[in-house]
Amino acid sequence: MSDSSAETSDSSNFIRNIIDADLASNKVSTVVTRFPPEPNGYLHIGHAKSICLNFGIARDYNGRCNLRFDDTNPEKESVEYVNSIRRDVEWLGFSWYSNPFASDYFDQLYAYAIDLIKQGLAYVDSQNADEIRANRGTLTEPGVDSPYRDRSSQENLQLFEAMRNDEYEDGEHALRAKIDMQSPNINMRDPVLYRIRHATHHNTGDKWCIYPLYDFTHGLSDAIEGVTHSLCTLEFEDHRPLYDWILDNLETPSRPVQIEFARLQLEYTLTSKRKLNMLVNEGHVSGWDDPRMLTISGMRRRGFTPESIVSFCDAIGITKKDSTIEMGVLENALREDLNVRAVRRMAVINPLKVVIENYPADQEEFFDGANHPQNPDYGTREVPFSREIYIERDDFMEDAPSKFFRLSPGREVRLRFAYYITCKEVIKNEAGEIESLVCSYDPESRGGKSPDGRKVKGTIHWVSARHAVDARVNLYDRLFTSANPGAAADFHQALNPDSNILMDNAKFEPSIELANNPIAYQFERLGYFISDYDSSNDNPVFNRTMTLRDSWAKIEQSR
RNA sequence: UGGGCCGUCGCCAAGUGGUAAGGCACCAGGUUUUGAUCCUGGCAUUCGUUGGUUCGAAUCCAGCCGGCCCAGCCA
Repeated sequence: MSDSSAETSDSSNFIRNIIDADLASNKVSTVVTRFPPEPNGYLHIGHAKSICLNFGIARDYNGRCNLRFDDTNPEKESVEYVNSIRRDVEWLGFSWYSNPFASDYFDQLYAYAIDLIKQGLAYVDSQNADEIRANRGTLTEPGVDSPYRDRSSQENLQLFEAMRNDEYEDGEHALRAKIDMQSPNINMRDPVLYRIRHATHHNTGDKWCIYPLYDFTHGLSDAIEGVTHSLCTLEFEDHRPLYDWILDNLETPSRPVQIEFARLQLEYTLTSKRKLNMLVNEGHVSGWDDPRMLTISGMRRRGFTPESIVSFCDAIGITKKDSTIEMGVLENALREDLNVRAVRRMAVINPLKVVIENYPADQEEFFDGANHPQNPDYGTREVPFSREIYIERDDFMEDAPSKFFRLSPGREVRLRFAYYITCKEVIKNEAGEIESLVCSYDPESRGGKSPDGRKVKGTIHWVSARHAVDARVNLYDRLFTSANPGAAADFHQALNPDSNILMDNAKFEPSIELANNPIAYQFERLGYFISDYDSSNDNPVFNRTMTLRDSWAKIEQSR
């Protein structure tokens, strides 16, 4: 069970280089990081990158990493999200040093705000939101000072206290930092620190009617927790001067540093929370944990292992460069992990009946099938065989090219673990569709070898009809047909209509465990599969996690 | 066009003045009772570009070109 593949993140990156230097110069002694999601949605593959970075650094440097909920906007947040985020982080295999809410610091944050006011570095602005926006200027034009900018500390203190004491309506006043309305960096043009918001907070209830904003809260929360390296995505680069301004002007327990890295972009997927929401709300997927969604919960249901996700994150690296990762990297990480752990079974997803004419009707026998071809520790299971079997429709072709190593009229193939069979006759219905096959078998070839040493190129999988278990199988493919659905004017155009195909007539060999459980199976020659949450012995439902690599399909395509 | 950031193989990515790691993908072989896995070999005379500094530059300097981000009382 233990992970044999060394997950030593020996891959260096610019953030680890900075940490190495900080350690070498004794600037820091213990590395402290944090993963700070806002509990306003489900975690996705992009968050996994940040989780692996932050928790991975803490692990490798014998430091600490907190899971901190950045919950300063009560209207968007809920305990449902808090719980799902905790679950996902744990499922990925990480444990936090502590798990605070930014809202735990509201009292301290309020005190810091008062400190700023006393220093004359913050003021209560009584302009409304539209006026503030109008006076902020543009990217190329400076802003103009608020008429309330020069209120006395005394007046600001009174006003701010009154804001806190529920004496005003939402939007009537706001606390702003007094920095520079002419700054070329718009974030420094007197950013709003606190707004009045009469909303119930998932953690603090109705205790507060004013809430601090991200820029004021984040650095201070980092400082309170002793975070040494505050790692965030590139779009916050412009906020760093403000992050520093807050910490430079306040006496805090520690002095963290913000470092930015590039957000994950993956081909064929969407990671914008807003668009993910649309997929769910418009019914294009069954929910946040739909197996086609690259949410952590969706990937879990799809059959991804946490190890494969961590290994993917290791593979893509950390830089400041905007880049888009090819799907193949994720697929490879998944296959690599599943290949070593998946239990092999035979299942037929699109069945074609084969009658073996020279095999006695009342006879049955059992073969020992290896549960893993490379790992004998996985043992074997008994695979029943009888006169009538199912094979995959794709494994038969009436007019087959010479390179087709499977079954066709007059040709011989090996049934995995069992016998060589030769196709004698094709039975069709009135419509000319192939209904079944009549084959003969070579009793001498039992076990899959013949005494005369003749070679058969193809080996196909099969399931004994008499012993087969009926099941349903969900085939999944990428949700979008375009590599960059987010760039399209309307991502709906790029939706893949065939992203989920239900095969409701699958035949399983009897040794497959049907109820919902975490066993990863490889159905030989088909791919990796896992039982769905809804699966039961009475109503088995499996999800295809990933196909096997298929070089035959590639050859066929190029023809 | 104000400010910030980025540009090394098809996609990622090491490299921090001493002569281009690695992964994915791809190509060619070998093993194979999964056209899977596994194994072997191939795949950047060149680091956006042009100049400069230097015995020596992907690494330092300057210009140019291309891309991304910022005008929420969101995070």
